[in-house]
Amino acid sequence: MSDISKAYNPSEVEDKWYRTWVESGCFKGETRNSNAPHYSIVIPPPNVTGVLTMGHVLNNTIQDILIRRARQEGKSAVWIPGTDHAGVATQTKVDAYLRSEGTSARELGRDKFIERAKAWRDKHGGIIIEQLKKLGASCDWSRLVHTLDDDYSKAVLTAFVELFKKGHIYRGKRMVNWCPVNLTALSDEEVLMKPCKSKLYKMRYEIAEEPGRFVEISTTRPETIMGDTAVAVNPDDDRYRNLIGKHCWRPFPRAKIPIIGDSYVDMKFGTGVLKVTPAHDPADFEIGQRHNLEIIDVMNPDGTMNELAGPDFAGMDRFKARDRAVEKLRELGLLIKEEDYENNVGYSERGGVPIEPRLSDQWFLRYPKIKEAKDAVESGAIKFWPKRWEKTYAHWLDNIRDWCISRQIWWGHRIPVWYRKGVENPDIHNPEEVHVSVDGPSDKENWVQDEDSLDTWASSWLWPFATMGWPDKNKMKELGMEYFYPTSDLVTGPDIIFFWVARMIMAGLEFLPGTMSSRIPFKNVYFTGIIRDMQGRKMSKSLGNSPDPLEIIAKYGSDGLRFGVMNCAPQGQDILFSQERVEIGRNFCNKLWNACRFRKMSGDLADNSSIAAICARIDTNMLDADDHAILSNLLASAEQVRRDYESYQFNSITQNLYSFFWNDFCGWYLEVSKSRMGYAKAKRTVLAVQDLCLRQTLLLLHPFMPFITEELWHQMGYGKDGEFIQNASPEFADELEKSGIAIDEDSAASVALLKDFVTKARALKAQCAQGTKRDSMLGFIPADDHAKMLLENNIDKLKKLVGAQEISMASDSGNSPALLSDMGTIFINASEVVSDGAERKKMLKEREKLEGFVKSTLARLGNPNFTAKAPKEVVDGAKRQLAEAKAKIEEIDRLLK
RNA sequence: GGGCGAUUAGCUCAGUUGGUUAGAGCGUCUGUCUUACACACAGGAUGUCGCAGGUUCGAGUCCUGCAUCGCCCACCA
Repeated sequence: MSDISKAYNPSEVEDKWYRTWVESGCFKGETRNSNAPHYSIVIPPPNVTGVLTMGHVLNNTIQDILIRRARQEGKSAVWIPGTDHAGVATQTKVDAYLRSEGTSARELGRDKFIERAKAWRDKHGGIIIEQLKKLGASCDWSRLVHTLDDDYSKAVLTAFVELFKKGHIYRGKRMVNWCPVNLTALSDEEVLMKPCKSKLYKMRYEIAEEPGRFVEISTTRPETIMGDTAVAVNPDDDRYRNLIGKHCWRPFPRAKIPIIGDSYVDMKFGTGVLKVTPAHDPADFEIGQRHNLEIIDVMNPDGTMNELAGPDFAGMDRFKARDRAVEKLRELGLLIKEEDYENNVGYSERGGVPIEPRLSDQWFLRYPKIKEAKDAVESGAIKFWPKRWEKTYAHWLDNIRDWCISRQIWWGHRIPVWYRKGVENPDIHNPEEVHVSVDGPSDKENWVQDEDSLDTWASSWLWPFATMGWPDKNKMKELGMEYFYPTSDLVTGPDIIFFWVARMIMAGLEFLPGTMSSRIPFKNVYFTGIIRDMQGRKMSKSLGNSPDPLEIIAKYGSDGLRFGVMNCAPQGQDILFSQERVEIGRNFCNKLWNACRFRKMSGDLADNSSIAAICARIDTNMLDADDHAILSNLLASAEQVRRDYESYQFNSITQNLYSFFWNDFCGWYLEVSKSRMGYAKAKRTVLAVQDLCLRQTLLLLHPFMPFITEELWHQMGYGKDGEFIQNASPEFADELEKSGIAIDEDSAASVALLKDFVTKARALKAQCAQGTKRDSMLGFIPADDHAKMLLENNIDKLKKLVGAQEISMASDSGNSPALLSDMGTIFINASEVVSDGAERKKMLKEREKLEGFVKSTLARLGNPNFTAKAPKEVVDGAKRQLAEAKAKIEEIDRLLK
């Protein structure tokens, strides 16, 4: 017998097995065996320079569980890993780094910048990949993809060119969300609406045609007054209709601006008069278009005011300018009042400052396949788990607007468009003037490439197929795209349902050939919850409530972390996480470890190489009720696990297996084994049943706790060297049947009675201050013949479990302290026993409960509607339970008298 | 302003298509190093199932309304 330590030590086991797995190549997706069913997942690519968070732990543990289960089921499975370049986020980090080096992106120029950025990425990037390995993620690392890889970049540019040729991509001057920090346009999805405490200023503009008459206007943005080119009222508004066509004075720079009528203006809001600033508000821009208004942009890209704002403001930050504008209004006597006001302000997701609506030349995508994308989910070709996200998805598609895909940054895929040198206002549809292709024009010296790069999401939306070689036919074949696409399951957070999930669906439908079911990128999408702290707050660096998963792994082991997280992660609900949850997982590992240790100490391991080999050691004549019960529970657990996988109920799986193993197997079966193993004839069978239970438990737990299960799998002789538990099937019902082992459910059911007997006997002992006594003298008055027989057949086990020297059959308990069990009355048969009457109190309490039950059951049975309408089983059940309760009351009364 | 989710023991949550007397883990209290495990074992205490109606023989479970908390979407200055 090998030395096996008393407590499980995860760190050495985990590192050893991860190394062995990778060396063996067992995570590699098999592309040759086309007969086996295929299963695939693509990882949601983390930022290449990011580090592992609890969110990643949840997300990737689920993926690992799914892929390992698929391997166990004999599928040819692949999990494709990778990272993305996270355009704006990384550019910001590199900019900061360059500043610390005393230089800047601008100073270096584009090419040098890219060079430095790549070097920086290679130095600081990829940490997260190593961390995923610590977690046990069984990705096919030979397929690691990065969105800026040459092949992937080619896919991104190909997609752009195709969409351009189809007319889905256009360039135009539009109002976009501008981030004054990162100096780039953003998509609508990258703008976060935040409720803000701001001020609503009421001011007045004088009517030019009627000096001394004013209109009152409310605004939250006085700093844009300089860009006002009109004042608008609703044409149906009786108060102001007569002003339309006249003018008023814009206070600074002082200018006459028209008063126009536009039905956009809400008569009920504020004063019903709107100042129109076409250059700085999307709605105002629309009004400006309708009325042909002048557009005056008074801001610089960085959010400072420009010369057009006037000498008082030029160069001033927009928020300073706001204060200054208010001051000026006050000086001019035009400010009526200022009041506190709460409104929603759009913030830049990355920059963390309010975005500025800004008119600029950008590239836009008219989303392709919108309707089909909606159909794909509505028809069930793609299933969402939980289903409720389907509504959110459909709503987004119904209200979709063109996607601004250009970014004014260098870190990303440069837009593959070239303009002929010397041509002013080149015509985008004239190939003589504008060139659009993946490789660019052959005479590059005569052209200038567009400076913008693509939104990161405009590269990652191709992820499911660009990671499989698309559009290169040879690569696609080599990587087995015909087998692995569409992918099976996508696991991600609902926060990127629009950013990523919806767009991937559209991309798959747009770029791949065939029927809908062959073009969709995945068949199921599992949306995880968000990991929060115990107060329900999001994990964040600034709150300091974000534990480092690596520290947790070092302390408790990866298996413990995985189990702890999955155990409290109901489908699609947010998760309140604390380290105590990981302790449960760690403790469970220890329980597993010690159960196997106990098995080894109980006797030499026999042939454990297969279910058949184990079953061959079982003498069916030696199987008793406990064997039938544990095997029955094992089968039921395995079946429940199978069903839970189908509906993605992971926490149900952990709870089920935890309860089976801890309570049924360790808490009961191993305990009864201790007495049965004293008999040579039974021992061989009991050990075989233990081996079978341990084997199947390890298999069922493996996807959740890959390391310890692999270790024990080999220690216990279930698997040969070079073979892995991930490739062994968890099915065993058929094999059991083939080996001639049939479960007797009636016999199994009687174990519940034995358990109740033990619990009650222990309680009685505890109440009589004999809790720790191992040789109590007990008496037993069986409730019926079945109970009598059960006691006789299991007497040795019961004595050991209860801690009794004797349990003697009796017909009367006299005045001894007694308790009622489901099998009959148990009493302590010793005159010197001192009882404080606790057992009498317990019985009185029991009696009260029973009385209540009898009363309500009598009432139910007395109700003709109940007996007539309720199913027969329910009525019969009620009658039977009534009789049992009455009998118990009778016995209690007898004992208490 | 629309939509979605949550509300069950001190804490975190289970509770399948409505069917006996509502469960688990953690925590807590008492006892135990009982020859696998103190990361353990045995025993105990703890609930107006958010509120109000309704459907039903029967509701934690289905329906309606309300409340509180949270999330998503939305161009009202």
